Order: sequence, then C-alpha cells, then structure tokens
Amino acid sequence: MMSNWSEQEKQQFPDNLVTWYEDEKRELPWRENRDPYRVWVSEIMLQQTQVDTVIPYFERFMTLFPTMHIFAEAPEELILKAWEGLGYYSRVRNLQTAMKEVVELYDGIVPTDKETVLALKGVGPYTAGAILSIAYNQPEPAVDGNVYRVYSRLMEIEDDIAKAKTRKVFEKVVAETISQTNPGAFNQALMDLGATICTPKNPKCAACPVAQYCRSHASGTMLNFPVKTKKIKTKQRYLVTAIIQNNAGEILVQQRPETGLLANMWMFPSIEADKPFADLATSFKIGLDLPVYVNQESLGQVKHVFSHLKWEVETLTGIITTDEFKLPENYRFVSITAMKHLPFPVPYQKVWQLYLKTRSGMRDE
DNA sequence: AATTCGGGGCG
DNA sequence: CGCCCAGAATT
Repeated sequence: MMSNWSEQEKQQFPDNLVTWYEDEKRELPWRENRDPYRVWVSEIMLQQTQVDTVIPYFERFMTLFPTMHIFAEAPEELILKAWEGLGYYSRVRNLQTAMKEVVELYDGIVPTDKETVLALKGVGPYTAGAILSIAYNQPEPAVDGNVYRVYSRLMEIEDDIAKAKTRKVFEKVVAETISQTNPGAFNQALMDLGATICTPKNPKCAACPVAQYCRSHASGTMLNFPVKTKKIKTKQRYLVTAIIQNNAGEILVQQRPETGLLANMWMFPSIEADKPFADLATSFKIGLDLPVYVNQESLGQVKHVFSHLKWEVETLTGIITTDEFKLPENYRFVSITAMKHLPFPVPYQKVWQLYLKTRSGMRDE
C-alpha cells in the first residue's frame, strides 16, 4: 500500500518527530551511548517485554557481562540465571550463539551489513533494523508493535497485523517517511511515541507531536487501529511437583530438556498431564520412579499463566528413603545455597515460596 | 501461515 | 479474565 500522505507531509513528518524526541525522550540505560553490544542486548531483552521490566535486567546484565567477549564465554547456567524471570529464555541462548559467532568471525565487531545481521541467531527483521538504525545510523525500518499502532493510526492502515505479510506493508510506509539524517532517533521516537502518547487504550492525542499528520485523529477512529484478528486459546495443564530432601537436607532438582518450554531451566521433580491427577502421591511416585517417600498431604496449588497455556501445580514434599540408587543425568541434589545459583522459571519460584511459607507456618503453630 | 516460545502490567 | 508488550524460530 502506498501512503496517503502528500509529499510535503512525508518531508516534514520525520523532522517534527525527531525534534520532539530530542526534547522529550526517555532516559534509558541503553541510551547512554550507541555501543552496538548494548543496543543489541537491549533490543533482545525488549522483545515482547516492557521497558520498566527490562531496566533492572539490563543493568545487571551489563555488570555481569560488560563486554561481548565476556558474555560469549560465560557458562549457560550463568546467562540463564541473568535472564531468570524475563521469559522467552531461548532469547539469551540465541544471543550467546550469535555473539560467539561475531567474536569468532568478525573479531567482536557487530556487522553493519543488513543480510549479515539478519543471519544472526535471534535477530529478525525488527531487531536488525533497530541495531542498524540505532547503532550505525542506517535508515532501516524497525517495525514492532508500537510502529504497527502508530502508523496504522497515522494513515488508517487497515491491514491485519496478525498476518505475516502485513509487516512488509508497514516497512514500506516507514521507509517512505523515515528520517534520512537521524534514522536512529526517528525509530526510537516511534517507540517512545507508542509507549507514552499513542497508547493502545487511551491515546493522549492532545499531547501528540504529530497529530496534525494523523488521519485517525482527524476522523476520531484511533481506537479502531491497529486491526488485529488473531485470538489464541490457552490450554490447561496439570502438574505434580515435590520438594524432596535427602538425609543431608539437600534438595532434589531436575533440569528440563534442552528444547521446548523453559529449555535447560531447573525445576523440582515434576510430572505433567492434561487432566488432574486422581492420587497425587501415587501418581508422582509412579511418574518419577525414584525411591522416595511422598507425603499424602499437598502443600497446596500454584497457578501460573503462560502466553499459550496455564499450569496448575500441586506441590508435595518427600524424603529419599535410600541413598542406594543412581541419580539420572538430569537430576542433582543441591544445598539451598547452591540452588539459588540455578535458573528456575517463575512457576517453580512460586512453588519454593509456597514451601517456605508452609514451613514458617508450622514453626508458628 | 500457524504455532510455540514467559512473564508482567493494566483496564 | 483478555489484551498488550522495542518478536523470532520452528513447524
């Protein structure tokens, strides 16, 4: 689709937006400079993740891994721990794969060529555009959720943003209107505009620096945009997990498979099904086949919602009945101190909190 | 083209 | 509760 803007509008819009940005931009840790390493890390963290969530993770990450080389050489357990709670954990594993490649093939210099950047693991069309425009000042579109919302409103673009091919429509209109002199500031201005002014529910059009260009503002149709059809249904899953201690008071933990949900993260030994378990303790014993005594009484349930499924986790306790058995590869007995160094997904952090709460309650009684 | 990948914030 | 968030990889 061609934009419905006049040549004059196309010419003036980027300067107005960049001027607003220079004046009103948010001070964010990754905006201290244009270091491609920092820009890259921030863009990966910000995928599907809000700015306020990312800020403390980014600060810790830069303290832990001040350079690309240090990050590239870090053990996986440490990089997952640095990502713990952020979600989409393949992001940090792909990031390390890609940065190892940059260190080895390009002497640690992030490539400036679009095809080369796009070929890096975890770097798609949005992130490539963000890196090239912000770090290297190249006039590349970086189409994300903000850009869909801002441009669909600006030009009343009715293409369904749930469809894959729609991204190209927006890349085209951004390319037609991007600032040639300061594309990095321009793209970041679109982010700030989308986050602070052109918001999904209550857009603050009175404060918008580019309302004069906005077709949906003129016709009052802001809330009709962007058009998005897809609705996803979440599936319910039932888990049973158990805090199991040996005679030394160590906790039994289990590492998840290297692919799929929460890949390579740790958890308490668990079994899963699509229906509730009738007999928790028995199901658990049979499911795991370890020499444990499992208490019949549950500590309670932990609920957790993912983007595409829901977990209800029954939490049990147990003890090892004999040391005479061989622990499978993906299991480990760890002290509580050592456990704190392993990456656990949030639902299992909730399980641990439930366990601690129950124990403190027992002491009080 | 559709599904799979987390987790939190908000009306 | 459902939608959104500085999306990408896999199927």
